[in-house]
Amino acid sequence: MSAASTPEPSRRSELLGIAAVLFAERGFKNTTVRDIADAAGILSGSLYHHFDSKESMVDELLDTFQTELWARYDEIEASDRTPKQKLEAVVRASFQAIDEHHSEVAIFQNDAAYLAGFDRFAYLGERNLKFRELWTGLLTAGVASGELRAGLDVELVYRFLRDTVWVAVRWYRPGGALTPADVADQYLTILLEGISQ
Amino acid sequence: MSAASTPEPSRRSELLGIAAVLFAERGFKNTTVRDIADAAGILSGSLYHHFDSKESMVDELLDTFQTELWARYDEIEASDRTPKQKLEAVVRASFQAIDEHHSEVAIFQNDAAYLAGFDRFAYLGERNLKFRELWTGLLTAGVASGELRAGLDVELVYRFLRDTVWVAVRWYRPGGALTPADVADQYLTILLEGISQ
DNA sequence: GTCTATAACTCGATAGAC
DNA sequence: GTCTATCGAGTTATAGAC
Repeated sequence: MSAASTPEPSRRSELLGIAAVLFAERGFKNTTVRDIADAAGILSGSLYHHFDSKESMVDELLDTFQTELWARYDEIEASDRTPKQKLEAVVRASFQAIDEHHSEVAIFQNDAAYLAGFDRFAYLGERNLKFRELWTGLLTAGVASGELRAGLDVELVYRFLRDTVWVAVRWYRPGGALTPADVADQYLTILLEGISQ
Repeated sequence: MSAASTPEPSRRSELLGIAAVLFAERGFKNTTVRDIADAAGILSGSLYHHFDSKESMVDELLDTFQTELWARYDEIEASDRTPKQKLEAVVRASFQAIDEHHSEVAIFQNDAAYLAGFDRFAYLGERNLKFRELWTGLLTAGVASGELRAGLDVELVYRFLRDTVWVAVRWYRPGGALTPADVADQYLTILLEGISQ
């Protein structure tokens, strides 16, 4: 049912998945190539048949994830929705990403600041900037359209939004009682309506 | 004006402060004892005249900070306020802590999960549990008293609250344009009233 | 209180056999 | 595709001189 076309799909991506889980659990720096090899049942030297370096593993993980995520964001931004509806859609897409790419989001959340210091991961900084423009643009448009409260400190709300969405990766567990749609619903209710009676 | 009583107060706490900044900026694992010594203008071996190990440095930083923070929390909890007022006070005290102990909060936010795996840092897990009880207790009481919206998923709101407050350490800069009281005001408005028009 | 010198160890990565 | 064997760099920590 699978394969038949691509040359070496299985083993490589399998190893990458193992590395992703370990990076997410312990952090990039706290995970050794020997840890990864042990978890895969091979020796550390054998990893270098598949990958150039430990850095290139995390690079591939983050780059693939971010490209896919931004395909969704771009689609939402270009869609025929009001600013507030777009905001809701972006929040939902983000929680969906936490569900589908849990390890990658965790790595991004925990290690991106450290990795962004290297030339190789400069794209992380660029994506962050694009992300900021997307959210602040939607918030500003929402205030202008009258959907969101006037006088909002857009910059501050953006930071709360961004952090609250992504930090959920620390407690959310895929396959648990809550679906990403559940979490997004609850979160949007709090954000939009508040918790006061 | 200082000293006169304690035996060796100055140099030791100075070194600890330097270590705190580096741990906060780069992470515990990414900071070497040589980095700390360099920043202090001495050689790495000399650090061991003041501290047993690198671990004992971060231990002292986190323990001192948490003890002080919980003194404030306990005071608020025991005070004569309504649940909602206590919730607001705890949020304000937390942003105050981000302002006054920025490095310690950043270390706690970034490295606590990793450190908690060692016996030595078991108290981190205990504090987390106590923290959860404090917040969920206040939320439950607030719903019961009618100050907070009925039907709140207390467990979920707790997680959002906890994470959103502490993750602010990633962008908040002490001495900047926003005081911790400003941030707390804005945050509580969003949390309690929402951003919808 | 700091420096010199170094032990003991772990890490990422490589070369070549199988 | 994996293993054997190992290099070289970097890490925490120590012992003793100054």
